[in-house]
Amino acid sequence: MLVGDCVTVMNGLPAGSVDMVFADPPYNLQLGGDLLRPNHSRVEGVEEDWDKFADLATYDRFTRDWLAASRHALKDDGCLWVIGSYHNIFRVGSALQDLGFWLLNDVIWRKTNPMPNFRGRRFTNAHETLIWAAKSKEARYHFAYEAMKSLNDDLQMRSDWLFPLCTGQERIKDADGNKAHPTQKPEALLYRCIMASTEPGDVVLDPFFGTGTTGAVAKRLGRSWIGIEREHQYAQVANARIAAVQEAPNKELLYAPAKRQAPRVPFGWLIERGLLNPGTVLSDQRRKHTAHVRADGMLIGSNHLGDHCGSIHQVGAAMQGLPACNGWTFWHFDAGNGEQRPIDMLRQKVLAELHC
Amino acid sequence: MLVGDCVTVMNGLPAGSVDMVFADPPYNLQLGGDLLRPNHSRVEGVEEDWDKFADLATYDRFTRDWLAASRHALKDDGCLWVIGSYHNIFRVGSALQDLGFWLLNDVIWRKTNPMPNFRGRRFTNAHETLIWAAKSKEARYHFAYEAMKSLNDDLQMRSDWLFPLCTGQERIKDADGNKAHPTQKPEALLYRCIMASTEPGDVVLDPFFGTGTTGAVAKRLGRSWIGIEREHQYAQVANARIAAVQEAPNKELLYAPAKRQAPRVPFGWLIERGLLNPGTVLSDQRRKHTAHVRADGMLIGSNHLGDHCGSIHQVGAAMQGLPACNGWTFWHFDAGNGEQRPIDMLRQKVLAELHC
DNA sequence: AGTAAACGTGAATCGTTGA
DNA sequence: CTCAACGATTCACGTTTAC
Repeated sequence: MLVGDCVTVMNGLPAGSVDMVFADPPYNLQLGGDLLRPNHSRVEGVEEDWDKFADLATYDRFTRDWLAASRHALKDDGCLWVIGSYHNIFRVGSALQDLGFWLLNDVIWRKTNPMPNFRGRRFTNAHETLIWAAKSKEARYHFAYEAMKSLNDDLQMRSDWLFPLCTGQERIKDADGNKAHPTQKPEALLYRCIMASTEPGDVVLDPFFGTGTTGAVAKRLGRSWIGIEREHQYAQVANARIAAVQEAPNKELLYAPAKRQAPRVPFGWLIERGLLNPGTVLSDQRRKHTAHVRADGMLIGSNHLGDHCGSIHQVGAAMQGLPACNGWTFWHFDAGNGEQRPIDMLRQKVLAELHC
Repeated sequence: MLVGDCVTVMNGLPAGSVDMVFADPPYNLQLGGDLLRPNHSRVEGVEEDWDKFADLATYDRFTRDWLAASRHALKDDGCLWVIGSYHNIFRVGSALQDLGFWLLNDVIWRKTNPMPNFRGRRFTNAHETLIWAAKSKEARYHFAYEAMKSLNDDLQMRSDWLFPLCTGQERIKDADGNKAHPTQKPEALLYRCIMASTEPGDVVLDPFFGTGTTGAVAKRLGRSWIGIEREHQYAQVANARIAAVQEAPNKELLYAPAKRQAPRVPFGWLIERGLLNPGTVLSDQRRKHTAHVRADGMLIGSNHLGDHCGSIHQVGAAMQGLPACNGWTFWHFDAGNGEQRPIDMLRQKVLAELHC
């Protein structure tokens, strides 16, 4: 965790020392006057000085500088993620190409609950864009193909991702109840980026650390992290937040091996969304069988019948010595007070979110 | 339908003669060698000469030229749509901003049936990006808000659209059964763009006409169209296709009525026409506030905030202590049996009379 | 206590017309 | 040109308050 200007700090790092950069730079929103909701309440936009640029040329210079410094810090086979909106993402994408980066995908974060367009003058701005890029056309970047497939119902992960905004308990508030940072990103989003393109032990760097979402998820996933933030206040919040994060107890669970068999449901989404954590112990209702959750959505368990590894259905079946098993109703988690709940409850929660 | 170079042709058009440009330019895909499916069949990509550019600078020049020519042809209050992928959309978006266009939305076409990523090295590229831009920040572009809302189950239309690829009957094949054009777009996509940002009778121009999807949909929707295409073969296909399109028999059905466009009805007209009488008591829905109608069309009311006199809007705002209020929907009258109806109902009655 | 209604809010480039 | 008046406009959730 370093407080300071990200360009200076990154240029001071040893060249080629970082496996992945995740950047959430200022979007240069160029907001006009106040925007009122139909009920006349005022929308709190991003009004901080750090999002103010004199003109497009100034923003382009800023973008080129931090991208070049990221390039210096990145390993040759490392990769970079940037998130943005239509205000800035075209400037960022062009600069990436100009600097020699090789674009791998643009990824769409579709929001389940975006802010509406209150004046009815445009389409509801319901998504943000991420760019995933390697350092060069020839680079041998890492892609956890099987893990991504497993996280998506055993279908190839697509370039459009659905997540809710960061609200509720996850959203960090200050003592007065105001949001600590205007643009905090959901951990589920970072989870997918980090799982997709790094391995445990890799170094993840975030030049616009804010309240430290990248660091929190990196720690949870057993990756090392470097956070750079200019504002002391944000850095302080980030430090406290990350200190409270539990690392996965068993590092083995964080690996996403190359081959696996199919689960019938996207169990992995529960993990991405933080409804279950890697390392969590699941058990059947009578507590005769137990298994551990792995980061890529597979279970691991052992009993007198042997060692078991696979989908929630496969492990449930194997441990009972049965030909098949519905893992969603078989496996339970501890909901506090020693109360057991089927993991299907969590699936319903996610399903409810997706109903938009 | 014009055969030739789109820059030359557009620069030859009268300045400001076009309401909307829809452009599907070459994507500059930079494909490497052949791509084989797992069964070793070869994927037919875009291999035509028109998608080959020497380098990024050449592509940028090309982009700037056709965008500038489009700008020349566009009316000041016209708008432009471009579709692209991550290979070219960042160049296009930056060029648009550099040329003074004002971005309104980026819109994601999510494909229901994208081509899988056969190599398993990236996310399935399951979307394309459209940019919707006005000619300037101050331009008064057209947006069919109500039409878009009604096309989306009475919820605001979002920036992510779901459509299948153009396949089956809609996909034009040549005599040998090969696809006539490698990147034919679905008509549903054009339908939404044209409906959203033009009115019947408007002129829609497509500088990369291909097999004429834009013209076919424009004709179907009662819009005029101009198509520019360099390749004779494509132009021929487009002409035959559009000739077979039926225009809507009833032009009335093509209009998307907007509340904004209705003529203004002063509140006083209701009194003049005897729909309300001087002295009538109006109240809000919860009957918390009441006011009296004056013969001159002003309202009078009193509450703990003081005595109020003015327009329906002013008094509604003042009595609620709000900065503004739509009096038409706020105030209600007694329609008999103690039933309350908004005075907007009476305005609709007058509007209907005016339409005869 | 339990259910229902009300309230708050999120990276937002969010008017038009006539005097 | 500016200024004032008109009047059009919201979805999904989590949290709080009311009944």
